[in-house]
Amino acid sequence: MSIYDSLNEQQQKGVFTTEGPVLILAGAGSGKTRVLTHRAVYLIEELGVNPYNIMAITFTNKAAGEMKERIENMVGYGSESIWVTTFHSTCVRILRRYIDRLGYGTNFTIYDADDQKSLMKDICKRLGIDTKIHKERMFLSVISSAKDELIDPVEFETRAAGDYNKRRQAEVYKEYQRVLRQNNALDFDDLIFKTVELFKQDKEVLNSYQERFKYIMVDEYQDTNTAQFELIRLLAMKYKNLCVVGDDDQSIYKFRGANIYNILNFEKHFPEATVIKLEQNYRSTQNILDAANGVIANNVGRKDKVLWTDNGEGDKICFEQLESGYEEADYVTRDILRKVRNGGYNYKDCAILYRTNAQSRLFEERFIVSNIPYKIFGGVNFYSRKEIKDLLAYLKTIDNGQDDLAVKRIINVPKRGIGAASINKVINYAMEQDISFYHALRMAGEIPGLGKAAEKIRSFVLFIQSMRARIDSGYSLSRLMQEILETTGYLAELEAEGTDEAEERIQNIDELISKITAYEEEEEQPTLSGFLEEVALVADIDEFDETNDYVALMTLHSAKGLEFPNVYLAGMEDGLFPSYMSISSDDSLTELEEERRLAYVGITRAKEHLTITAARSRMIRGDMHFNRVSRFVMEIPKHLIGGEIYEPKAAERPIQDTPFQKAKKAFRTAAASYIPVTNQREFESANTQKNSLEYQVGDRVRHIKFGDGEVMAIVAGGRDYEVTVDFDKTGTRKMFASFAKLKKI
DNA sequence: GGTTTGAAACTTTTT
DNA sequence: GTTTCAAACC
Repeated sequence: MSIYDSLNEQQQKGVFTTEGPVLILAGAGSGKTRVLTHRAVYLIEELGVNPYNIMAITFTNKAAGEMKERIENMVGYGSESIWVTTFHSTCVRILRRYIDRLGYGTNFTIYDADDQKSLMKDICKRLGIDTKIHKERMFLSVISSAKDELIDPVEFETRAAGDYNKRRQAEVYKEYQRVLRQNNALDFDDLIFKTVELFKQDKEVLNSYQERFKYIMVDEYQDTNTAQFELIRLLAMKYKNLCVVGDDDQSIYKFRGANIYNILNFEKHFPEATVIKLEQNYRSTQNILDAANGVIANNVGRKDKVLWTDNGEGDKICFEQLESGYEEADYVTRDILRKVRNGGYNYKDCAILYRTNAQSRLFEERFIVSNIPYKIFGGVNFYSRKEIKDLLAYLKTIDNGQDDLAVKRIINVPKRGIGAASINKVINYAMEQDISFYHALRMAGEIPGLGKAAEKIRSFVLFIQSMRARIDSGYSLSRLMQEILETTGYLAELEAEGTDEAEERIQNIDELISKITAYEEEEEQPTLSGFLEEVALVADIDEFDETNDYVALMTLHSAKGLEFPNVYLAGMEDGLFPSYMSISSDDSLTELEEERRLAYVGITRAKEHLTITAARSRMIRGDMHFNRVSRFVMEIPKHLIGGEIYEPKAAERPIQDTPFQKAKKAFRTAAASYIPVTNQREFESANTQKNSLEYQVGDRVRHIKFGDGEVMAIVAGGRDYEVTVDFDKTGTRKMFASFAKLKKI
């Protein structure tokens, strides 16, 4: 009995076909990670391949970490030298070693989206481009797609030919790259682009990596873009032992440059390729799979696959159309409470998936009131918070004064009395002398017209220099951070503020310090650059953690690769999902197919139970929208659905109502009670206080989350009371007595 | 140089 | 409904 006996025939074929190119088409939940890990183990244990010669590439750190752990558990000794990482960290590792051959310093910094935006703003200003008409974002996305397609500024200019708009974009692109190089910085796309450039330019480097990575595996292959494909192609060219695993039906990153033809045409690129299909699903029930199959079958030009399972039919899929987004959130909240109380589920078994991050708010509000533990993924990344970025900018400046952006960010944070006027003088001086911003700061004494600001700049420079000296004399990173917080007065300023917001910022800073400490503990040779690098490449979903008991809220995009026993697909409305952008696009056929794949990803996240919800009306950016049920719901075979679809003549209804209908409906919605009692028995079980309240208007009460406050109003509605409380800290809130569990004090 | 206020934009998805 | 940005004011 070997470990490979537990695999099915197709999976075994994927594991044992080690030589030559292999394409594994792996449907959702078909055990592709198992195949990849077993394949690595097979190579090491049965074929005697040195782990050092194996590379596995994934898209997220989380996926990489999991794979690495699973391999380590099976192989034990020696597996740590196997290279399991993301595309981006692979490239950083290579570039840190060799990028000097392209004229960059090996201590380059990595710019995130924020950095890119402020850089672009500078450039537009300098080139006299009105950002009211031509958005920075537009230029950035043009440049990003160019890099994904491996088009450099020169080539871009050639292709622009006589097109005035494109010529301007070419000019911006060129300038953007110039400044990046001057700052010794790379953006995310550069990481891939420059590695490919390095490989093409330097055969010696390419050859050394080809020799090293004799066996290459790529996960989520359907999401690779042209540049990533080229990177892999170059590496695999010599030994051709390339195994890619993916599912064309789960390709959802076209907007980010993913090229679906990388997977659809794999056999054209590698004619000798072995193709293996994994269609047996180990995750979901047959009903869920049939629903997913029914939806995805509407796409054309896909590799034909039909998922099946041994797991049995399972529950029907629930569908509920609610009056509003509020009711939708309420419905889901109650359903979760019910399933946790008597359905044998934990909070962590439940996930709410939605199309846009903005949808999380309503659920969050409901969860706070109902005391349901939850965690929202996506949205504002931890490392994008202001205080964190400020402190990282200090670290970057200490690490590498070449990064003008970081220096400019903190030169007057906290306030040192160095204002915009003085900073502009320094910027001009730096440009004239062709030196970095920080270099110019060091020469502040020689810059004309600075006046008393020069002295302030001097003490800032002295501070940075002294911090550098500390690093050189062996200070730990966490101690350095503490020192920065104290000496600059950053922490003191926040403490003095005393607001809730400041309190939250301080907590985030504490969290940053513990992340620094954790880094120092796990790394053998912790360095400042090393920490900054690790931080630059983390995604929010990497923080996903199965051990805590909370409901997970995330976008459909973030949910890829995850699974939950009980899944809610919320906001299934035409115009929201599929998004209005995709419906009205010039290329709506293609874009709708991508949205449909997203729906397929969402449905297949569910293991046991799937609930689909939609709202008749929804506030979007302050406007009321009336959407019909998502076309994707209509594509699910009717007999699989337990709820009722309330949309008899969907095809006849306009997506947007006329102003008159709109007004009428808005009135009707407003007139309806805020949260109707849909299921009386269930409601009563949630209602712990029945008809009597221990407090009345004017009483002081205590809420478990919001603290103390005064009761302003109590309104009876149905069996419950709607209580308005003016909290000392958070202001006035309305809540239902049965959920809020207010205590009189 | 710093603070306050009001308008305007934003929302599709992110390594 | 929220956040960001600029202009006006102190």
